[in-house]
Amino acid sequence: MSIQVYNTLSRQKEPFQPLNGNDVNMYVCGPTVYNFFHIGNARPFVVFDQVRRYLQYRGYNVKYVMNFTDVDDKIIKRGLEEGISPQEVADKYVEAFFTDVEALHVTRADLYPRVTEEMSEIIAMIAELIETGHAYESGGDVYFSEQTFADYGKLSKQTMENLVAGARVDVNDKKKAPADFALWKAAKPGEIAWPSPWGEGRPGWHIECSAMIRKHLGEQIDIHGGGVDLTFPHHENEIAQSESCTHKPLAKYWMHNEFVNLNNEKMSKSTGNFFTTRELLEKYEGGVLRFLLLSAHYRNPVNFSEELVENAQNGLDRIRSSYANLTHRLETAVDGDADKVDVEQFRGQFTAAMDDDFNTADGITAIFELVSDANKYLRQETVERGALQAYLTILEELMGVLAVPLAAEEADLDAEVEALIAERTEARKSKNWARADEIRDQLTAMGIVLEDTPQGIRWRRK
RNA sequence: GGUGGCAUAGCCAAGUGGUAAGGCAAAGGUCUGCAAAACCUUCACUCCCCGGUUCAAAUCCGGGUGCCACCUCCA
Repeated sequence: MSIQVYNTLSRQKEPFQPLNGNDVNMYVCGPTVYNFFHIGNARPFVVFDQVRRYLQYRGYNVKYVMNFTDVDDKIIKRGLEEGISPQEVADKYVEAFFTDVEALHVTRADLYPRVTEEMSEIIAMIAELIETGHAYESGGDVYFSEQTFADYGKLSKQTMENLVAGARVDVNDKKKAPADFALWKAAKPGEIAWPSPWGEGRPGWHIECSAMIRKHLGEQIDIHGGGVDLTFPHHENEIAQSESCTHKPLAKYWMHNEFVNLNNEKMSKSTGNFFTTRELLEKYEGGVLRFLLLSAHYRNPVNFSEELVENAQNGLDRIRSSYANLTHRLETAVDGDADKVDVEQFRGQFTAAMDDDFNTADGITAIFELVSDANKYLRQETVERGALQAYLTILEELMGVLAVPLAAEEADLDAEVEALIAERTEARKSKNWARADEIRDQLTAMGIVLEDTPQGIRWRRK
């Protein structure tokens, strides 16, 4: 059974079959770098990182490209507010992006092309669209003529009549038809601009992705990802631009993640209804946030709350605690083989879940069941090294696929803590329970949790 | 108005025809000097409502209701 992928284009799950053997080309719409991103913005970064990782785990060679939109109205505005250039704004938030995304254990894409570095390709593509009659110049702007692309609406299932009936299409007398969209925008006085055959200006929002994909991944790619809100108009327009040039389907599989909501409404910077990833990272570990995002299927909304994070934290602690217990028991385990435990079933369960449109929620269930099994094994007085090792290996493997660390980041025990633990051990030997409890309380206050096990004392940070 | 999505226990969340996974929380028990961790037990005769199809439906069909999103920048 192959991997099944839900394709927005067909609105159903399809068997995953890359265009070229084992090679997978993947493009995901990246951020406009004018601000710190919020936890909702983070979802596609994590989700598609996960898709990439899983495909790699299943043996595919994945080339992953994500763009940075580093010039647009919001960046220009931000630059004016802060008294710095648009490029400085972009550089600042690109750096912030990498910092935050790394904390969520997202590995870098193979390439992060930026609009300002792809200008000649963008201009060439616009010129091509004009030559082939799909676009026209109008007062320094260039527009794509929607009616020249017969398949327009195939991704979002929108018809032009419906869009016009919605009466929310941009009114602009430079356009010939309401649904036409900008490929190139003439510069306003003093604005950052690039020279072009149509005068000074900058690209429209949609063309960058078409041009970048073509340049870095080719005329056809396997997976194109992004948030649901990009389905229309952004991805629809990308299709129109690219396919008008190449006459080939731009992407085989279109994948869209649902939102992270707050108070049941979409996180939105304009209404203040959001938490930045950065501020959450001050309170919570990145691994916990990642685990939380992976706890739901990517096509279902997540309603963010503190309670949800605690829930994720507690669940993850269960897995980590089991891992720590397995490791701890290694020291006193006897020699023995791994055949006593059947660990394969969990790999199978995990893989089956993930094969089904990257169902991380069910994948996590497989891990919980593995943990449960391991904990039962751990109940025995005598455990065998091989069995422990088998559990540890599979746990590391599966959590490794999800890229959620099995240990919280911990500093080394300092001398003071070590001395206290030693003193408590002595107190316990002499049955001085009062002193022992006193020390434990003291350590608890320092954020250290002690566990007395038959195999010795274990500690961890709360 | 058009287009999509969602509605499963206190919370989170799978399951899309075969008689409700898993996690968190809670309660009781075992273990422990006491704890912690772990284990055992309990925790949805029922899946928004009303019809229908079927031997069989949370799952399919029809009709409602509620919530969310997109159609404007947006992950």
